[in-house]
Parts: sequence; C-alpha cells; structure tokens
Amino acid sequence: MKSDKVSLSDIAKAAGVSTALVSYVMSGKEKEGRVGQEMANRIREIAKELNYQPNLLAKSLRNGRTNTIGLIIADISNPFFANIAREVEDESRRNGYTIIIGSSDEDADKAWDLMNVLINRQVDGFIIVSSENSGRLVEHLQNIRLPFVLLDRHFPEYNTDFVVTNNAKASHEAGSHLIQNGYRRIGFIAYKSAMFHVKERIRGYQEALQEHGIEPKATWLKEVQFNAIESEIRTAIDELVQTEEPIDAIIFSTYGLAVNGLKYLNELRLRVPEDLGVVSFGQAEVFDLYYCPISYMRQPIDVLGKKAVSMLITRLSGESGEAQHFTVDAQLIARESSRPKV
Amino acid sequence: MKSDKVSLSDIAKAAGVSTALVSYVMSGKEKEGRVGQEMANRIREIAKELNYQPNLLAKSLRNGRTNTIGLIIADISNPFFANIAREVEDESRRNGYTIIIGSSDEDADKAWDLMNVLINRQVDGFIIVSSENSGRLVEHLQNIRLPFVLLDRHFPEYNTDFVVTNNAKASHEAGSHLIQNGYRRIGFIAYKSAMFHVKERIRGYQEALQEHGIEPKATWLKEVQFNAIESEIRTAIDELVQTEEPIDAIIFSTYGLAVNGLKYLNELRLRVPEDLGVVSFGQAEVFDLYYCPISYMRQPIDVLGKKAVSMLITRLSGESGEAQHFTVDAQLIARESSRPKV
DNA sequence: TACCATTGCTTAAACGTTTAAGCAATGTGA
DNA sequence: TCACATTGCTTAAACGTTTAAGCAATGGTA
Repeated sequence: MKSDKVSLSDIAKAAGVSTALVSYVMSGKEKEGRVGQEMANRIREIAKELNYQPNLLAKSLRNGRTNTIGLIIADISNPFFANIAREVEDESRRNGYTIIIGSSDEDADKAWDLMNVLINRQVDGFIIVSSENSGRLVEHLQNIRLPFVLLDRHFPEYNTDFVVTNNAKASHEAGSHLIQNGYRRIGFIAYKSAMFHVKERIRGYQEALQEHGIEPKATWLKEVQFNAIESEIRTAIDELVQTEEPIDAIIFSTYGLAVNGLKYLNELRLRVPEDLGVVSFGQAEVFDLYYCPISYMRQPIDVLGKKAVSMLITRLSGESGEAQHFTVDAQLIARESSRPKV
Repeated sequence: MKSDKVSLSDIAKAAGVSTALVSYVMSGKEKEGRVGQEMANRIREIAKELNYQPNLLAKSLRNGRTNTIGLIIADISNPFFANIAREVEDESRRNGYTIIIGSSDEDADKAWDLMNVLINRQVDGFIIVSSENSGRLVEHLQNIRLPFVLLDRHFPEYNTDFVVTNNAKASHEAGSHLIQNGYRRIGFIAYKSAMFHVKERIRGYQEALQEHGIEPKATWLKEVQFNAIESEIRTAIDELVQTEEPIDAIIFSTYGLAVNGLKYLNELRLRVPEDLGVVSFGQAEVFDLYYCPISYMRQPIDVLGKKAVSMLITRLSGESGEAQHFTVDAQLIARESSRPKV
C-alpha cells in the first residue's frame, strides 16, 4: 500500500505523458485540455491503480482557493450553537468545503484573533455568529473583500449578507402566547447587550404586551451579564419575584439564561407553571429534563445552517450583487410550562 | 490598507535583497542563515510596515507540515463531546495548531470518509473519539504512519496512544456509592456496543455489586441501540421497573441515555430518588435542570482534552517511542438523586 | 493545392515558501 | 604570507499543482 506520495508526475511517468495532460484529466478538463478519449481513460486507470490523491495544498496555492470556510461561533458550549455548527459543517462538507471552527466565547478580541488566524489559513470565506463589538471585524472583512455571511445575529448598521431568525416576531409570539393563556405580569430576562438581536427580542416582547393592553413595566425587564450569569440571574429573578406584585410568567431570551434560571427556580421551590409560566428561546431536547416540559421558540437550526452555507457559497462562486438577507420564523412549541392558567 | 498579497519577494524587493534572506529572518533562522544584525532588523522593519503575513499554504507545501490536527468526534451533538472538542481546539490553538473537526455520528463509514477528507487536507495528525468498528481506521492510520491519539475511547487490541477515563473504576464507584446509600437492586443502562469503554463500565458496575455481596442479575443490565434510543430506552426502563422485584436505582452509562431516561421517568411519574436512585455518566450542567440534582461521574474534560493534544504534539515533533497511555479518574459528584435511602 | 481549423500532446511559468550550495570579502592563526 | 574559517549574502531547486502558449499532425474546405 503506497502512502500519500503519489503525485501527478508519478502518473505522468507511468503513462509516459506530461503532467499537464494528467492534470487536465484529473480535474475533469479533458475537453478544454483536448485530451484524447483513449489517453484519458488510460490516465484514469493508472491514477486509480496508484490510488492518486491530489495534494490540496498545491492546488490551493496554485489557484488561490482552499475550499475552506471559517466558522466563528459566539459560544460553542451552547448547544444551540453547537448544533448550528454541526449543521454548517455537514452542509459544507456536502458541497466540498471543509470548515474550521473557532469559538469566540462572546469575546470581541478573541473573535478578532480567530479571524486573523483563519485568514492566515486562507479560508475562502467566513460564516460568523458574531459577538458583541464585532463591528471592527465586519469592517475589516469588507475592506479586504473576503466574503462572509452573518448567522443568527447581524448588524443593521452594516450592509452585509445575513441569515437570521425573526427575533422580534418570535418574542412577540412568546409574549402573546403567555397572555392568551392568562398570564399578565410577564418578565423578560436577556443578556445585557447592545446587539441587535437582543434588542429585537425585547422589542417584540414589549410590543406584544402593549398590543394586549398591558404596559410592560421597566422592572419586568432584566439584563444580566454573560460573564456573571450565575450570580446576576439570581438577583434578577429575586427582583422579579420578591415584590408586592410579582410576575406570573417569564421569558428567557436564551438557552443559557433558561438553564440557569430554571435551576434557580428549583432552588426557590417555585413551581412551573403554577407559580410562574415559562417560555424560552434556545435549544430544545434538554428542556425536557425539567419536571414540566418547557415551551420554547424553536428556531429552525437546519434551515439557518444550510441557508448560510449556500449563501456563502454563491458568493464564493463570484456572485457580487446586493447584500442577501434571509429571515426565518421561529415556531412556538407550546408545552406544559405555559399552559393556560386556571 | 494592503490586503493579504504581501509576499517574501515584496519584502525582498523593498529591501533590495534576495527572498532567501527574508525567509531566514522571518522564520527566525537568522543564525543559521548567517544574516547580519543590521540587515535582519531592516527586514523586520519592512515586513512590519508592509504587514507581511506568511502564506501558510506555501509553507506547508514546502515543508510538508500543515500545523493542522484532524479531530474526529463520535457525536458532536453530545455536550460532553462538544466540550471536549472545545478544549482540544483551545489547547491546539495555544500551541499553534489549527484543528478541523468532523462528527462521525457514531457511524464507522462516516468516520472513515471523514478521515480520508482530513488526510487529503494533509492534517499532521489525528485526535479521535472513535465510534464502533473503527478498527479499520486505526489500522489504516498506523499503516500510513500518520500519528494519532485516541481520546475517551480506545481499543485494547491495538497498540496505540490513548487518553481515557478509568471507566471500570468510575462505574465501580457509582455502584458502590449507591449501595452504600442503601440501594440494592441497581439497574444499568448502556448503549448496545462492543466497544471497550462500554464493557468496562458494565464490568465495574457488576464487580461493585458482587463485592458488596449482591449478585447482579442479567435482567438489570439493559443495552439500547444508539439509533433507536427513544423507543428502546422506554422498553428498557419498563422492563426494569415493571416486575415483581423492580430495581431501586439506575446507572446511566451516558449523557444521552440519561436525558432520555430521565424524561421517561418523568412521564412514568416515578420520583427520583424516592422511587429510583440515579447516577449518571456524562455532562453536568444540564442535569441541574432536573427537579432533583442528578449525581454523576465527572470526567475531567479539560485534562482529557489537554493531555490528548500534548500527547499528539510530542508525537508530531518526532517522538517515536512506546505507545503512550494516560488514564484519568472520574470523580463522583454525589447529589440528591442518590441520597441515602430512608 | 493551399490554407485554416481541429486534435493531441508538451513546455514552462507560476503560486510563495525553504534551504542546500556557492561565492566573495574579510578575519585569523601559524 | 598562505591557508583556511567565518560572515553576509545570492542562486536555484523543490514542494505539487494549473494553464497559457506552442507545436506537429491530421482533416476539411475552397
């Protein structure tokens, strides 16, 4: 068993022809290389015999594309993102691309460094689930004209391709659902962030209340720091609950918030949904572990992932038109945690 | 702002010297290249000015190493593995390596294909969380002398580097712990698998019972198919519980089994730990969502990941001695789900 | 018959590095 | 003073591809 060492010139030698000819055949360009039928077959034969595997490095060096996509994820330990990553990876592979993942851990500097490492690795383009303050990153990529698609989170102030969920609408739906089921004083817990998707979720929630004639109190909205989630979510929930007019339902804007929040509700011995109705964003399967299945806004991970890949790939193949936007709706999965109040 | 286009020869031109000289300086070989101090500084200066970024492809093509590691994970949607992946990625990056991940989804064929894609990408080595029937893969890598480290799961019949948890011991501890807390009829649910780590976990469990004078009944051991987990786990639990001598505790050998199993226990309205004590393997955070915090065998993900990387990297730097083995102990995190029986 | 197009192939440069080998100038020791 | 070592640089080949350009033989058309 020969190892990886078989090159074009080995085949060429074996066939008694030039490497050019072999290259034309191996890259399916026998037409434009004007290679004879017979010879083409012979070369293919020999290549198979020698188990030829093209050297991708050489290919890339020569033609300037690596067929590699850089995927920068805000937080890979979040299963929602992990599953997005997986979807992106699968879909890319299906299209002949390899992806290199990096997690920025919601840190702009780390994202920046990651981007540079990946640029150095000559990725052809990026798919980015951006973190706070990633404007610089977006600008830089635009400057050097490296194609990229923003996934799940985008910046309205930049004109970029993106694939996102309609967050305002999702939040709106979550809120309306709770109201329809009899909840009135609905809290909302989000990460403290200036990012658009966060603001949108808050907006949707507030609008839903207003449309149903409920004035969303400022104290119902809690913003907790990503880095101090464990402590701050306790304070947040305490403040929502320990007041003369405690909330009767809560919307978690994120998987991580929900996990930590629900945990704390357990500690407080607050019952869902009797004491507190719950709807969450984020990833599903795990919410089933709660004694009471958690209602959530299901984001179509597969659609998001696949669309981002296909959008990027059309860019990579030279498309240079208008920025592409793709917005998909989340779907309310209503379960026990938000069942009608009795 | 110039883009990526600056090459050695641009610097060489600017400095009026040969590319060789620049190369020596840029790769820190001014000593062996016998480059003059003054010239070296001038070159560095110019390089910085032009914002030179070496072309990694060219480098790799020339010297045959890509500084890339292929990471093949059995199931990336499992948070335990996702976190391992993350650890591996971080540690690799810290050492100047980039990793390319692929999930084999516990499928030997997919793992094989992945391996080939990654070999084509000229990874310098592999870290592999292997799936069933990956013997062929191991053999092939040994044949072509591509370094690799098996992580979390290994094959005793092959002489390879590996980094694993002491599964028998962990299982033994889980069993003993339950027994000490008064449980007597302890079930064990594992994936149906011929893999060593699965067998080891079963062995540890059985030995623990025996050492405490309990004969582990064959009916207490349930093996469910990875692909049919949702249905088979129900049958398994039904059979464990609906008998004249139902079990009073259960060990889940895996994160996925635990999630699905606990879910079903909820449906059955079985109370943990009153009706059924529980200890699980797998990832932690999420078990907190259960109304009753789940005891688990904590595997030191960071240690596993870091050790695998360092083991591989020493191989990559030419070490060719004996196969390295590293075994780490899991730690019992005892919580409510296995509290002493009253 | 002369001309041109087509077919089947080869040559060679290029992508951006690394590095062995070589060359000239200077320094050193006997 | 000669021989040789050291210093500071250049040349050029190599890694494995791709592809424009060129060349010779054949076929078709006028």
